[in-house]
Amino acid sequence: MSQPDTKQRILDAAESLFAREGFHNTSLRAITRQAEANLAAVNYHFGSKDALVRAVLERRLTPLNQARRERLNRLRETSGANGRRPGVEETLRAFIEPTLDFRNSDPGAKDFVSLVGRALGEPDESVRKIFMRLMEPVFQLFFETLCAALPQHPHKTVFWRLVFSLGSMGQTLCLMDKPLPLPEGIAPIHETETLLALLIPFLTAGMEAPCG
Amino acid sequence: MSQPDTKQRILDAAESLFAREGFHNTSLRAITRQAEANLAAVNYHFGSKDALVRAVLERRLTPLNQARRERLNRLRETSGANGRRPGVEETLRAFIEPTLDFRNSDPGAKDFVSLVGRALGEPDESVRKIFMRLMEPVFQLFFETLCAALPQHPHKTVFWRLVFSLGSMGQTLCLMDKPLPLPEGIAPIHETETLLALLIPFLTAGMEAPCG
DNA sequence: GTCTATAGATTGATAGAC
DNA sequence: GTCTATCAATCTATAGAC
Repeated sequence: MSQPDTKQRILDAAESLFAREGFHNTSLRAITRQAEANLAAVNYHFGSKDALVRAVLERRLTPLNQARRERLNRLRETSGANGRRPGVEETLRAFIEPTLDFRNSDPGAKDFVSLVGRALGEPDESVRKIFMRLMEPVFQLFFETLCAALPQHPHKTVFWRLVFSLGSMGQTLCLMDKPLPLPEGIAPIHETETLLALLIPFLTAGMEAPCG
Repeated sequence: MSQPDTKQRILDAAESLFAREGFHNTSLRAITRQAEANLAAVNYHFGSKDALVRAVLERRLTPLNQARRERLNRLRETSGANGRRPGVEETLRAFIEPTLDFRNSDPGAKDFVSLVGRALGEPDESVRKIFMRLMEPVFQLFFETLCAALPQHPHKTVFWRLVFSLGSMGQTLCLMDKPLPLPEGIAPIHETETLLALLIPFLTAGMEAPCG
């Protein structure tokens, strides 16, 4: 490495551009320009654009999902030991709050958060598959914990409400930094903490709603 | 018109391809191939690709939002006349159910529904602006009706819960036709009616949740 | 209105010098 | 590891014949 870590600079640049412009609308030239690296460096370090997308997602999602799994497992253990059930709100927090810790620990992670918001609805199948494969284990654990927290709800109901919740989170996180047509008297929110503080009661009530 | 309406065939093809592949990942060549029209026909009939995107969105969104506005206005009038407030659930229904009537009346509208799901988080600013401009009046009316239905909630809370709700709807509608990693024992849902029947109690409870 | 042909720009990827 | 130079494919858009 003659330069201070070209590979990292490319990952950072790709992350911020993918978040702002989308995967397909970001060219390798735009990435290497922002990273102050040579165009050929992407293919040297990653092999292809698809592999770069995968690397960008994996770099952050692997440790983030590890933190989520640990919190969910800890919650399940302490709940089981006490003979009580995990609560819906603490389960949601176990999934959502690691996003904040992680975001506050690394300045670049902010871009990543809005990037992930879009990955769920991503039209490109290969990108969505990379994302799904990385999310599946924690998603499964999240689902099981919610089922335990809501023993009176059919699993089918819990599952779809979980999908609705992920949809809310995703769109919200990816909408945060975009201009919204705010009604008069409504101030924009830029801090993820504030927004998630509003989101959690909303999702908790939705998850706990009686089944029709 | 020598052919049975080339312009319509292009709109239909663009709609279905935009929905499946995204705006940027769909080329004019792919559209004209599926529409069995000539490549140059797009620029002849619409002027540019951006104008085609606009036309695809406007064709369906204008009558759909008109139907939503009528239902919301009718709800507000009858509520006001009776001296009672509109309910949260009937307000949500007034926004969501026109999507179904509209979807059932036209086979192609199915594609459109998943297309709209993605438009909210669309990275391309010009596309998102076209969408926002078309949605703003009905969004404003929806917001006001929800504020009337929830007089004890701060407008700020209602606003963000509305954004969360739109996020849920959007992601759900655009995820419907995609393969999901379903846990064991969970069957996929392909009918929009069934999914929205699950969505409405979830959103109603979330909107009505007490403020923390 | 529909077609062919093509301009003009941009894309991801690679070969080969250093 | 980094660079220049370039290939081959793709894209949107347009000019001009019919």
